Amino acid sequence: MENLSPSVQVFLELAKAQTILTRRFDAGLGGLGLNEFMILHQLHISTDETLRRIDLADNVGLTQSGITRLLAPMEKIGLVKRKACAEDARVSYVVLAPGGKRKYEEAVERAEMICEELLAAAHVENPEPLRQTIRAIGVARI
Amino acid sequence: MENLSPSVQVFLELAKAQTILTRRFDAGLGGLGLNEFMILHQLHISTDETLRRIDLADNVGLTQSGITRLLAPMEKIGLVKRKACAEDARVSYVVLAPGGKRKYEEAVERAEMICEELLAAAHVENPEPLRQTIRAIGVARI
DNA sequence: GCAATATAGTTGACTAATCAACTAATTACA
DNA sequence: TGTAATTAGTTGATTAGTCAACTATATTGC
Repeated sequence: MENLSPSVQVFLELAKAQTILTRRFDAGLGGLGLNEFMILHQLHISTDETLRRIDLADNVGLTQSGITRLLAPMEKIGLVKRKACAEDARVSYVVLAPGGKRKYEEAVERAEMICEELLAAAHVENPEPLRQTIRAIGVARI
Repeated sequence: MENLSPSVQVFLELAKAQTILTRRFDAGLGGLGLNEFMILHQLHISTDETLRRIDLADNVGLTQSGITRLLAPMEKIGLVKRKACAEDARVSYVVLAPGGKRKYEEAVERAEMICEELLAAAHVENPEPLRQTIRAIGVARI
């Protein structure tokens, strides 16, 4: 990759890696897409396993409309439920449903295996510094 | 993100960052998508600015059919051309067209700015170690 | 020299996700 | 208090990209 600054190169590498990883996860998570998994995870770690749609969007990095569209089928097959907000009628909460909890726990096992395997293959012994840097990039909206 | 190993967390952060970055690039590259930019870049750095479709797929991390579909409109608007291969009739080369070269050079400028800005906001002073690690992940197919 | 296998590429059917425009509810402030 | 601005969420139209199945050419091994 000549003629291109390391700054750009790092993002091209990132894009490539992510394209591959998304396919890998989509195929290996037992019928759950990577973004669906992230949604279930965000709900799992939330108090009351409940989140506003906009916070979900924010936490997984998708747009609000992406969230609406992703949640529709998940609601239909019983992974999440919808709950009204008493204080603010604009808000509709997303709640982790029992089916979603089960599916999440299954998927976590598979995800752990996939990730260990990938990091081992890439010879990454300690993922923590990598995580911190990528987190900083994901958080820094411009 | 409790209850989840750092190995999985790093990939979730990666997915989130990439979702955001893709939107940022798609919006800031002057009508060129991030994957289209990557294709032009791969052609730019190749000998004779020519690549087989399958090598392009490999280099940018997409599937062969994804490449076919991405190239179709790029061919139509004159960013790339198609060239037959004399030695192997199965192969059809992709060649960087003059229009693609121009567009690429424009896009590089914008990409440099976006990337510098993002890395600065994330307080990444030296992207090289990050690049190496991510490259390793992108290369390590399993 | 020819059947079996592998490789390059395309296509049909589908899913995921975007943007822009919209509704409806809430908040801010003159 | 009433109007303007903001916020939460959805929808129509569109694009990007997947997988599985297919065609056509090339390679391998008996």
